[in-house]
This record gives sequence, C-alpha cells and structure tokens, in this order.
Amino acid sequence: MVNPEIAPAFRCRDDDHAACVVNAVTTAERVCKERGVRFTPLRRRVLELVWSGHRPAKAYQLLEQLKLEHAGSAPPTVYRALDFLVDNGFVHRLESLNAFIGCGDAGEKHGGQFLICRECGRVAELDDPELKQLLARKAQAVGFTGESSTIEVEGLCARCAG
Amino acid sequence: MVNPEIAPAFRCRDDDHAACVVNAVTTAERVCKERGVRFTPLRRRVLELVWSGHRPAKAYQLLEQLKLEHAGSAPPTVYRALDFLVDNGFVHRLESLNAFIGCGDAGEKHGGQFLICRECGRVAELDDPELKQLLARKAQAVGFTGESSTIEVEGLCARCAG
DNA sequence: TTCCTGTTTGTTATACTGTAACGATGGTCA
DNA sequence: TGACCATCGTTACAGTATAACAAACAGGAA
Repeated sequence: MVNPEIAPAFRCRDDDHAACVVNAVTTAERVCKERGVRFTPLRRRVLELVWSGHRPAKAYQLLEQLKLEHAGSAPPTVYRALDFLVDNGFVHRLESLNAFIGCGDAGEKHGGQFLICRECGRVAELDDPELKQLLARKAQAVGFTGESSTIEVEGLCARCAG
Repeated sequence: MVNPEIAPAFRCRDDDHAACVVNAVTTAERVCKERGVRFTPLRRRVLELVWSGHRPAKAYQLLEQLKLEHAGSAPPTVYRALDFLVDNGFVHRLESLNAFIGCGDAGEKHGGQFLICRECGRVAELDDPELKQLLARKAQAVGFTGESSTIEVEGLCARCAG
C-alpha cells in the first residue's frame, strides 16, 4: 500500500498534543452533562493524566501523579475514576498491558481495535465495523454469540518502521 | 445460520474429556522431543492441570494444586512452567482474564481468537486466517505493521444460549 | 568415570495490580 | 431542614507476577 494515511495517534506531534487533551476533556464534559452524570474535578484530572500522551497510562503511575497533587490519594481513588471513565467510554483499558488509553471518539462505550507500537509505545485506535462483523460471523459459525471483544495488536507504527 | 458446527471446547462432555488431556500431553511430548527441549515432570503436570477442563486456569489455582503434590511449590514454580508452555505453543494466555488455556492445536507458537462463554466459562479457540488477514490489512491501512495480536471475545456459547 | 556446563527447580523476598469495607463528605431534592 | 444517594477518604488486604540467588540435575567432554 502506497502512502497509507497514518493514524492520528502516530502522527500527533508533542507540541500540538495539548489540543488532544482539551478536546477529550471538552467532549467528556459535554457528554456527562447530556447523561446527567458528574464530571468531578478528580475524574477530569484523571482523564487529563490519561491523555497526557498517546501512550498507555498505568494505574499506579496515575496514582503517583495524583499523590503529588493530593496527599490522600490511594489506589481506590484512581481505580474508581478509571472505572467511571471506562464505563462512560472516555477511556479504554488495554488488557494486554494492564493499562489505560484515552478514547479517540468518546461517547457510547464501545470496543475497538488497538494498535500498539512496540518501539515508541504509542497506541492508535481503530473502530472498524468490517472487522467486528467478520469476527462476529466467524464466532457465530461455531455457535458462539459474541457480545464484547478485546482486539489488541502489537507491532510497529509507520514512523518507527522508518 | 442453521445448524452451525459447535466448537469442540463447547461440545466436549466431561466424561470423555480425558481424551483431550491425553492428546495434549502426547502432542507436547512429541513436539518437545522434536525440538530438543525438555518436557519435565513439572511441565507435564502443569500442562495436565491447565487441561483439566476447557475452562481457563488461573496461575494461583494451579499453584494450590501443585502445593498439594509438592510442598516446595511457589509462584515461580508455576509461572516458569507456564512460560515454557506458552513459549512452545502448548498453552495460551488469556489477557482479559489473567488466565491460561490449553492450545487446541499445539505446535508453533501462534495467536488465535478466543471465544469465552460468560455463562459456563468455557473457552474455544479459533485460528482463522481470514480474520488475521483482515486485521493486518486494516492496520496496514493506517501505516501499522502488526506482529502479534490478542483477540478475545466474550459472549454466549450455543449450549448456554439454549 | 569424572568433571564441566548450562538448564531447571527451590526458596525467599518483593513489586505490581486491583478490590472490599466502612466512614466522611457533599450535592440534590422533597 | 432533613433524608438520600453518589462520591471520595482511608485502611486493609487479595490477587498477579518477577527478581535474585542457591541447589539440584541432565548431558556431553575429557
């Protein structure tokens, strides 16, 4: 394939990454208002921290950061916030890394397919209906009805492949 | 789809499951011999325990069992055996469950797609080239070269769907 | 055989990941 | 105001996994 379009997460330069964070927080704020759920300062802060890069964030790294800002932070502090953000589709959990990544198009909770660069650590998200359909069809072919799926691919992003 | 062929793991009745275990152990024995790697009693035993059902085995459950048979067992005992079995393609790790499942067609280490029934807990394995290709193609379309993938689907098997 | 070497296992300790349980706080609404 | 429910603080602990080093052991070389 010639000149493939590079996924945003792999294109994003650090110097304009602030826009990604603002966008994520603004969207979350709007969606929470629509749903009548509370986007508390803690939840907002954890979302910002998760979005501090296009790299997965580990729960205990987030906790270290929170502790700097508020001494009373403990594991439940960060896990509860992450649960909320995952349930509301603002953040995804990466099972193969025990880590969390901001959702590219927040809104309804949804699966997705994650491309994890083993070199730079960045993660891009696909949400491809064709893939979902094919997987559902293949499962159905052996009598299995899929309800939710985890799809994570490790490999090399275009930039790191050089 | 009418009369889908049910995956072996979902079909297998407990009373003829012994055959699955024997088959897995025999295959592993042969493959290890071919490769010149050692299929020690400990590794054999852990493989048997992993295969004790078509349900995922947790590392610390395996450890409990091992402790009954040999008091000196400790976490590294089971994790090292599991590492060996995974590296050699006899066992898969299920990332979304932190658990391990026997490989249906042992041999080369390979990915696969796992169908996890949320009702009975059984897990079936697909190894569908079409799926792999489509995923590789979709990743490549955004400039990403996939090397290994984790695909796990939670849902209902035919039997549990009734 | 005996020694050497590399692999496997034993052992202790510890790091990392996640949750239970209960009380305190604070927002919302009758 | 008071009652209720969600959120957060706090302590404790459960569950998952690895580091590091010593002991045992298999297999080949001398």
